[in-house]
Amino acid sequence: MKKIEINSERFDNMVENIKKYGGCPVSATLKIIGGKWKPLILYFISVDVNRFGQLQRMMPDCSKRMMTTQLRELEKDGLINRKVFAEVPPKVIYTLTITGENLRPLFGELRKWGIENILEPKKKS
Amino acid sequence: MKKIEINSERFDNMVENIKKYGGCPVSATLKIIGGKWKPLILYFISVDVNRFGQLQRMMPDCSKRMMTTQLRELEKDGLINRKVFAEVPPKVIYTLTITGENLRPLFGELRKWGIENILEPKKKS
DNA sequence: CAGAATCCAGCACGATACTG
DNA sequence: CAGTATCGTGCTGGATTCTG
Repeated sequence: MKKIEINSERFDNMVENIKKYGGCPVSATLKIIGGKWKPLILYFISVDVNRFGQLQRMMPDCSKRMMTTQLRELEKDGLINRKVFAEVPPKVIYTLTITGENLRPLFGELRKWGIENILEPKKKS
Repeated sequence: MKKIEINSERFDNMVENIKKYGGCPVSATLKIIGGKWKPLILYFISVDVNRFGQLQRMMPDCSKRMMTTQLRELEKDGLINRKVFAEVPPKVIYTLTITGENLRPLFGELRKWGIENILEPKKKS
């Protein structure tokens, strides 16, 4: 019987990610984008509302603390970039990564289903 | 100046749902399908694993309590039907509603993004 | 301006035992 | 078979204060 040869860091990466997210790509995705303010944050960044203060003004119900933690998680998960300018007063710009940009069709489907099935459910007539 | 006339239960319904889910259809959708076991449950029901015990065997890490609460929430949100047969021993069958079936393309996108961006992220080479 | 630190409440979720 | 009932805990997220 032949041994199976597996050889790639990519495989290690997969194993790591599968363990981390329970093996289901759907659950994994939901976990990453499912934070309370993440969809809104991603949306605003995608339309160039890209500074901390601006984001706060768009989402007054999101505290600074929450804004910070959600931004850090999005950064850690590779959905956004954080660029710090060494100025006084400090200036930070957030942008979507490629991975973040890749979310667009997914968000389109999320939005579509939400509108058609929750916000404006058709009467069964 | 003319008063705007708004008249429809549909509008009331929308207002209700918008308040309930914060007005963002994306967040609303994520809230509904984002339960810890809901994607798996919906998936298994969609492939006709439609009884409580069967679902439990497919997801041994999901306790009875969690299975019950998640199923009840899915039912309340109109994604699944629960049909009870008056027999001994009791028999219950779960099926997707139309609204639940409508999730298919969305789940397709969730799965696709998860695989391409988390489980098997491309090296930048 | 863009956070960090600390404290705290609520609830999601888990473990276990019991039931029509 | 398909659940309840009860108890317990850890994490998510809120309020407030402080800082380079």
